Amino acid sequence: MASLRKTDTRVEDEAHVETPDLEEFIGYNLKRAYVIVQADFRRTLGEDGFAPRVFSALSLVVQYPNVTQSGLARMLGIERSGLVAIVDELEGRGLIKRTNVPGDRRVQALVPTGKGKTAYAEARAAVRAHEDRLLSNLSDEEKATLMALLGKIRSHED
Amino acid sequence: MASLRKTDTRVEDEAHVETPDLEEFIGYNLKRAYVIVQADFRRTLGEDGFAPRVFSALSLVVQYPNVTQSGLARMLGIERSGLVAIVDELEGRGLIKRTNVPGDRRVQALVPTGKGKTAYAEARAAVRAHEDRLLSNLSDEEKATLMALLGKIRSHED
DNA sequence: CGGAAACTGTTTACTAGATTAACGATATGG
DNA sequence: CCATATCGTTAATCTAGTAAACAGTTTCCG
Repeated sequence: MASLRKTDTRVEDEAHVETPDLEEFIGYNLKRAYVIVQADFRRTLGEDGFAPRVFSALSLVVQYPNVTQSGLARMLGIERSGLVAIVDELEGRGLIKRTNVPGDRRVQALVPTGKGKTAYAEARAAVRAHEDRLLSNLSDEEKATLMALLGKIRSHED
Repeated sequence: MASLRKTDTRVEDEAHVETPDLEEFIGYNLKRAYVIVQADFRRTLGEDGFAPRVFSALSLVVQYPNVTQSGLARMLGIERSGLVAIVDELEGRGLIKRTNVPGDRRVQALVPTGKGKTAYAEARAAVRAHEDRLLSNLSDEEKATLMALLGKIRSHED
């Protein structure tokens, strides 16, 4: 450790050395980018708009009506215990409802209400506007490339 | 709103319609990708390894010795109140120390200890190994492209 | 059959990360 | 000099998420 020290003490006060390591890590850049997008999402959808995860849940219920809570949790990559509050909120707002399934008395199938479908269509438009505006400095091709690369990372899901 | 309805009711029970909307949103993909990378980071660095944000803070202190707590918070994009716990942890582990600055008695300049520099070098190697392994299905060029695209999103910082 | 194992939705307790507001100490700029 | 701003810190609060346990139900299979 404290071997022949040469003139290394000099280095200690050089303000900063070479390129910042941190910026070279994908994880760090991913997080910083995500924080920006997420903040803009919330800002755009406003005070009592959907939180990102609630929007995601509603989206999946609209697209996969009769999805099970467990199934939905699996799709979202969260625990089913964590989904309860989200479903509660959506049902409380009258946008989806829990319905029991004839064959299996354990499960609650989730179905969007008419109001829910309408609300989703509006929210989806708002989210698209938010992304279009925020990412206007990316070309369509760049967006597609980004999606593809994120997809490669997501291939590690499960 | 409830104008001439045509045969639209038919559509309601089609199991699922077209491609899932959710997957088309950059924000959603960004989040899912980030969760994967973050989880692998923690798994790789182990039980009492650094949390991502602690690693980030240590990285910046090593690279910008004598950085101020406010300055560090600004670089990390978090509130300075939130940084206190991080700095406490790093100081508690003996990896950095708070030093007072001659000119200004308000500020605490952060300086890495020898132990801190060593620990950082090791952690950095571990993080690089984690990213190399997790992202081994991306070519170097793809990684560079991804960084550039994330950088475009990050251009909205501040 | 019948019992063990597995699954479903839920509650409760907990953790991590982060923000806001306030504070005392200190600096700085009219 | 005094008003204003800045620094690190604490305390209260919020959100997102996990883990463990549970009662009810279903499935598996010997």
